[in-house]
Amino acid sequence: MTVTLADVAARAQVSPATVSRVLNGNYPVAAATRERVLRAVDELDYVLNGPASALAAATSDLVGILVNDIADPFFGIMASAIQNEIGGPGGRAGGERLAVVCNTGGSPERELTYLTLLQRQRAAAVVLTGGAVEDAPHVAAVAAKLRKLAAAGTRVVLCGRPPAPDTEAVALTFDNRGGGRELTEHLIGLGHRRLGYITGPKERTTTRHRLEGHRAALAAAGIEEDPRWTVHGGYDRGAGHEATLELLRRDPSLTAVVAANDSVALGACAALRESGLRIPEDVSVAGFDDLPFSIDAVPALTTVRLPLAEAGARAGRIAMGREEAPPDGIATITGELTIRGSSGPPGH
Amino acid sequence: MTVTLADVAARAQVSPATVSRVLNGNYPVAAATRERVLRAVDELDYVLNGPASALAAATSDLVGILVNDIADPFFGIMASAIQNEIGGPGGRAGGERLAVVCNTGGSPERELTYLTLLQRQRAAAVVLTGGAVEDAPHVAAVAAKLRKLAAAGTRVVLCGRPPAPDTEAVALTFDNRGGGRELTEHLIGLGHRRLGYITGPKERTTTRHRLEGHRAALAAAGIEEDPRWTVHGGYDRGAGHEATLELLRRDPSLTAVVAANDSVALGACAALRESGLRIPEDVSVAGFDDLPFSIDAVPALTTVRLPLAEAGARAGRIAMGREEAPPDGIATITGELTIRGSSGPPGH
DNA sequence: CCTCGGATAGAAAGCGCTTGCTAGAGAAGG
DNA sequence: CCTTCTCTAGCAAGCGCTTTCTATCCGAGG
Repeated sequence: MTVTLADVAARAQVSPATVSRVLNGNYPVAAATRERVLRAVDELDYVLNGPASALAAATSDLVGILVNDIADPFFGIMASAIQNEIGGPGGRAGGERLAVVCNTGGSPERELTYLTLLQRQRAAAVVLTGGAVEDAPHVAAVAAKLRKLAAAGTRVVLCGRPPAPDTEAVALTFDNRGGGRELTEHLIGLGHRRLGYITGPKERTTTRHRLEGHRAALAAAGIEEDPRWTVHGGYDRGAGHEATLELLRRDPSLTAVVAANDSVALGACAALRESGLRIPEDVSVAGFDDLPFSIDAVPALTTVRLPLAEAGARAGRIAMGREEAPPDGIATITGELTIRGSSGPPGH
Repeated sequence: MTVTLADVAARAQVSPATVSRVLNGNYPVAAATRERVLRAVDELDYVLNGPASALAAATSDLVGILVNDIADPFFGIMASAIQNEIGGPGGRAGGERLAVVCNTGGSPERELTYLTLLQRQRAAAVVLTGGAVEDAPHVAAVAAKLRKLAAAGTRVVLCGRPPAPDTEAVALTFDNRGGGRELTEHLIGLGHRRLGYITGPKERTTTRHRLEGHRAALAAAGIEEDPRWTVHGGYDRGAGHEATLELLRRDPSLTAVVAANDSVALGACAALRESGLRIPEDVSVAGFDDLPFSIDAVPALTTVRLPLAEAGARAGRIAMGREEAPPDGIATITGELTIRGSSGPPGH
């Protein structure tokens, strides 16, 4: 039926051990023998049995990448960069590793299940991207899993996610708080005093940090925040659209809307326009992330640029052991305030 | 070190065979015994060894999803839908399958390598998404691989990709030609006679089909196409931006620009605006796919809506054998012309 | 009371590959 | 010319799980 190592060995007139060694290239094999084996492999069209190999060697070449939403370019861009460094086919690295992107949909259960699945596959490494859910039991459960994975020799890297305490996981964290603060400071600097804020999904670290940054900026400027100015939403444009309508209903005198991310900001722009408001003359809008489409919005979006691809690449290299982990296993990556047309002085 | 089936068996005072049966649930086990085993599993925190299981059972629960560009929502949306049906954690289906998204970057070699990797892992199913490269040797190589995969029991489904001849692969194809034609007919109907076209990457089926549809519409309307009106590009906004500038340079009298997809269209809009042209008063723009951000463009993009999520879901179900394949293994999925603000009558 | 059949559980033979150890063959050294 | 290495290649023992075949235990039927 299927061709096995033994078949190749028979054809090349060598032992299975030799074939294995030729294929793995980690043991001296005479050139002539190697040649013969390779020819046999080719002639028989042999394909290694991954599971058998993984079982015998007690390692696999699977690398897991967990993302919250695969349809969101925020994750797509990171995943792409990670995968590139992981050394999948054509990637920068040599080995042929299978990078598997797992879509958790932001659900804690799915996240946990995927981690178990990866543990089951004896994954070589796991990269968790994006914000984490803050529910205490879940945080503990994830930490426990990560510890187990690490114990089994799986390298764990967090990319754009806060550190996991009591864990060997390396963390590359985005400075969401700082970015949020800068953004709002910029708006305040333009003269805004009444700013609406649309958050991401509740219970997410990213959501909380960006909001905290926003509030820190307000506090620093001595602006007292009105509770009506904050609306909880999600990370998609629809959420931004609805939330903006709600904000306008609550306080039509707002002169700026800060969104949890660019997609939300886009939805906000749409809602504002539908309401007959001009951007930025009547209301300024700001996003976060600087995804590719943000520059094409009209007006172009003021936002905080996050080096998604760079962070992903670095995470990938660390996961493969090709780059040293940052001191203490934690590195903070800062965003860059990017001012464009969607923000301007209020009320003119 | 790691807990094995045997450990669990010892703890539960049964044979390894019984534990395996409890875990797989495909053989009668007395309730009391099952109970005992489950408790042992829990107490020892046992995690099945995937490779060992796959080796012994000669099957795995891996499902591969090949995409051309994971950072592009076009693929993200499909992948997400597929994964949901595949029955990954939390998905609709029961089993816990590991859906792995592989990013080929549009490269034929990577595509082939990933297929080999999946074959190596004895994947349960493989879904290939998006347009294919048309290079003859590569098409043959892929077909050969797909045949081999099918022979090994792997179900193969193509989603948004033309059928692979001489293959058992089920194909859900998008009617790119028809969509392209409708779109251009719409523009011609508005009165446009000089239409620029920005293609996707060369040698891709999607690129060719959309362009063919466009030309068919021109021909049907008796419009003779000027070679200068076609610029070859890519699928990202940058390509659209550049290509549009080039189109304007070649023939400033164009009254409409048809783009290979929405991202390209967005880039085109930006370029037009920079050139001081209004949309749609001076130049109409049309995209393709109707990605989420297209409705938020200003003006909102006229495009062809492709039911990405639906198609993905269906592909996923077929891959899992939960839905019957279409007759002859081929189904054509049509897009829906979606007219919005970016297209209007020329020259007013 | 004995036999037979249905339900459960166990024994054991692999699944295809890796790798520690051993063996043979020349090359080099004494 | 024999011993001692250095190279290569083979042997064989698993890796941890699944599954066929067999054994055992009971209650039912004769």
